[in-house]
Amino acid sequence: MRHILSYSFYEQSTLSLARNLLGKQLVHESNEGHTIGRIVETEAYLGVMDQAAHSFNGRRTKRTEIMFGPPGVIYTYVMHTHCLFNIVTNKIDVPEAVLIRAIEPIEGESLMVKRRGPARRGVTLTNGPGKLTKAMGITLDDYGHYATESPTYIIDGPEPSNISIGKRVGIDNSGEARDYPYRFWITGNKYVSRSR
DNA sequence: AATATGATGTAA
DNA sequence: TACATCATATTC
Repeated sequence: MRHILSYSFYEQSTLSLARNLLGKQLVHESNEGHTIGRIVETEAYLGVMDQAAHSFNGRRTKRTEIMFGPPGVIYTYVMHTHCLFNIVTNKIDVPEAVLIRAIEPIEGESLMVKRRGPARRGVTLTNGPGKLTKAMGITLDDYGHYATESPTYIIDGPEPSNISIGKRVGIDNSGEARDYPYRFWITGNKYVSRSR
């Protein structure tokens, strides 16, 4: 219980890690208090081969260079004014990552409501990649930190009963990659984000 | 220095 | 279905 996943957990292939992250719990500590959310939806981004990935074709910029670094490091970036949370995977020089798309609140739900605003109780509190970062208090400040230590880390959790697999969301401009089945979610979980 | 563009959220 | 809104990346 509350066992922090070790560095070696992140050294597996990106597709299996995306699958194995389901059911694990994301923890964030801040001076406002701590929040915990169960990961219920993820997407894999396979670097060089994947047109939808920021690192497609080896593209390396100040933002994406972190994907080329060691696994287990947090990659946050801003999209349409929302912060999105990823974890670098595989090994050094393989620029792949897993996007966390949805969580189910486990602890600190009142703090999540406070951060999201009073009108956001219920599933809409954390059922999307931009929503969960706001609820958890995750920002660009987390960029480059290891997910194996405070203030933002991932702990073990109960195995999910059933897993579903499908196409990723919001990448219609990514050619062939649009239809790759790289999205994973816990079957039937009500916090899974809607498809676009 | 200027502009184009989203791995989205929300309201209508 | 439309649009708000901003950090990055790319272009000028």
